[in-house]
Amino acid sequence: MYSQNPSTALKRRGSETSDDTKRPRFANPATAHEYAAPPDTEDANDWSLVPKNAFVSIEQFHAMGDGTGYGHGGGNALGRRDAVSYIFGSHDYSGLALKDDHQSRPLWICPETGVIILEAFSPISEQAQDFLTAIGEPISRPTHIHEYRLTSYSLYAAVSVGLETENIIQVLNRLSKSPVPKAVTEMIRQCTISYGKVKLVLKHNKYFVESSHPETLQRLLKDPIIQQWRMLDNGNADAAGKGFNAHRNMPELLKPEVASQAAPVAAAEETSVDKDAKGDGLFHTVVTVDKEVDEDDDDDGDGVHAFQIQAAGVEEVKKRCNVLDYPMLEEYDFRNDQQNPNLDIDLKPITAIRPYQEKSLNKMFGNGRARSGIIVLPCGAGKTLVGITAACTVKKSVLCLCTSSVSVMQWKQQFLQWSNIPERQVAVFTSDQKERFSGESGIVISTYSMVANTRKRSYEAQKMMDFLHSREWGFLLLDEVHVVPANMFRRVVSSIAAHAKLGLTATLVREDEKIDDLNFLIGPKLYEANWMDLSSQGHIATVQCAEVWCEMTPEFYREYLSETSRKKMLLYVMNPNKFQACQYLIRYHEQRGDKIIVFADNVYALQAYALKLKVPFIYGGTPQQERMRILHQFQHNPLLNTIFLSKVGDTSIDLPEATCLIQVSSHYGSRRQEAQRLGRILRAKRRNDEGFNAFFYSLVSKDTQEMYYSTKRQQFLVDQGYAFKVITRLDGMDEYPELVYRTKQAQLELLNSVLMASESDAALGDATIPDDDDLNRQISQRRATGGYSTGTASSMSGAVTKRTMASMKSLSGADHMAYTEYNKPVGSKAGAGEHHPMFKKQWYGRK
DNA sequence: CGGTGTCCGT
DNA sequence: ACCTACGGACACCG
Repeated sequence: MYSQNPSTALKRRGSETSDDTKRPRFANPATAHEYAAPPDTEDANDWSLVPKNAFVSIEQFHAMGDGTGYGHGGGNALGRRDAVSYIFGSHDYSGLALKDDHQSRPLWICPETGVIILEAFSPISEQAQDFLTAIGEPISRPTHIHEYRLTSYSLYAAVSVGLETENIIQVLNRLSKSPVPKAVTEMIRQCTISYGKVKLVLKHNKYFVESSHPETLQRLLKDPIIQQWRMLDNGNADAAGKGFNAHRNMPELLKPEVASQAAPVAAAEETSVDKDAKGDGLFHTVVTVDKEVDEDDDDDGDGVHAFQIQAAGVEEVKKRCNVLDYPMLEEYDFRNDQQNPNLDIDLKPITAIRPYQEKSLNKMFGNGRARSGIIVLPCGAGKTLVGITAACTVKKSVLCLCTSSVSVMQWKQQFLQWSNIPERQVAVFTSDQKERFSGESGIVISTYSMVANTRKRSYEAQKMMDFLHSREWGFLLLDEVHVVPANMFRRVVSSIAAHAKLGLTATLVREDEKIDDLNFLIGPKLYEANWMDLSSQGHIATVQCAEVWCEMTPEFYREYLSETSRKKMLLYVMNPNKFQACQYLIRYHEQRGDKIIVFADNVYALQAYALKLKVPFIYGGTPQQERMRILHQFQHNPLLNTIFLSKVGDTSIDLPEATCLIQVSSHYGSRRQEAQRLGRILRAKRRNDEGFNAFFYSLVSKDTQEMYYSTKRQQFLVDQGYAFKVITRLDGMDEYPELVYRTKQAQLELLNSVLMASESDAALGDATIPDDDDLNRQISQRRATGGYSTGTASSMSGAVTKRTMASMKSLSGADHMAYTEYNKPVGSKAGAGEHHPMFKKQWYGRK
């Protein structure tokens, strides 16, 4: 189960051992002595934790980037906070008994919290990582030290992919430097012993709770909530449940071409583990687990018992079972399902599956059935192909749900591209396209809002919905599964009768608390890729991340301190120094031959930046045709290397490849947005060029709320092992010839227009509402001056209307009247001092 | 048909 | 608790 590519393992080890042997345990030797505070500080946001050499100039930043990846082997990879030290806090564990050979064992287990710490530089860390991701939740995985936590859900997932209680404890014990604490083994026992005993089975459009342990069912039925959903009108539930589990051949997992590399699972993995873990024998117990799973199924021979529950109660019963510590496994024995017609679908022979895709699929189909659950892969790592391969394995009707109609079309296109499914069997169901597949089985691709919609439906839509509800689906494929816990979207899970569910996402995070609901809505997390590993293996690009600190100009900062929070935002986004930094970075990277995407969440700022810097932009109001034109130019025209995007770029738009990304404004502390944006540069084709790096910048106005949000936003990526450099100086910016807002006068005019805009909703609205003409004009202007190719100039130019003039005026801030008015220090209680005491207390103070 | 506006969702 | 930006579904209009 823990196969690794031996060559990559060797390569990595080779690059790290040389300096790792001398490395102090929890700190990078290059930086450890430079910590301004001892590393056991509890406050993770404390800025004193930033190693001093993390403050770099742009030149240093690029010098570091060249040739050395961050993830592995690089010497400067410490992030903003030491990911591990804060966990130990003020505790002292030096009294823990160490095993004699502790140096060769890579794990520490905290006896109080159960947090597991892995030395990622250990020679067996790859296998240990695989084991830990199977049994625990990764908390953070920076370069040298990884952190995991055991939860009931993660242990549930471990059982559902075939691990067993005693194996888990045994392996953990072998890997640990000190004996596994009793509390931890007890937790593992308690959480795993009952798992897998209860199954949820769909048959003839009816749901059964099934178990080979009658006493367990009795116990569940004593629960009032479960009782409430029980259907009493079936006398032969037991018979129905039986027979469904009849066969268990060693599965021929994927199609032959794939299977030749991949399956049979156990065989392939045993050999690679043997190669990999030479002699240390740590993993033999785990490796044999797959065989034991089969024995486990022999329970079925004792007779399966079941009771039926109402379809409407499925979600609640599943949730309740989790609370009662009897989580229900959902498995689909698709090979022996005679009720639902097969779908004739196979991968095309030329379709190649990458090792990690295969690995994730093995978790899903490991015992010959389809387990419901979630697979987490970074953007650009081929999630779609994983979904399609799964569909080709199940070979039953598929319902595939996406967040937008653009991705609906993409999924359809990919199904046709990778598999041999004929087009007439792939039906698209959106507001403007309502198809049905021909034949008795097929694929329907739709959107969440289409299927979750509870309002009045159009006639065609209602007919289609009736069809979707009337039949059993073999496979429910949920793209961007992190949206499913939302109140409306989660309905689809219970309203669609599906045997197996697979959720795909790159970022299994939400800023609310609903993410855990996926455990009973869909199933456990079956697989989560390590971004750093994928990038070191060349599957996704290596990214250098940097946060650029831009001083607020005194004038902007004075207003900032006195304004209400909504206006504050505009002020720190429009900070002239940030403006200049953005301009500088664009030019810097255009000269390097990069393709640059600039994200600005705020539409006013987006337009102001794009118009000032004469770069095309796309936002919600940009018509579809226009979007396509700009994106096409960006992709193919060597003279257009930068575009500005609003939030539209976060989802749904099929962005061309970029190699550099700059954020000027973002949505508060959204980790998902940050990760999704970074994902936009992971596909870069040049990623395999020697020493190639993609770049990801966040421009942050110093001493503002942005600093706080920025730290929050980065958390997901930091947990994935990305290190953020802080850049405080952009060399040579002052000599930059066409720097915008260089004079005080220009800056004050900008300030004035910002204050105007934020003062009147009308002004904001005016700027927000359509400026397509502005855009057209910008593009055609630049074309006319030789900026872009002239191919489609006529089609892109638009008339300059009065309305355009008005909004241009509001953007340019040329209204002198307003300027004198707002420039008075109205209500400014605090000076423009750089570190106002209130401010410091609010954003830097410890709690 | 294609554009526009409303409503509701994330 | 509230805000922004945005997308999708659907009804209506010319």
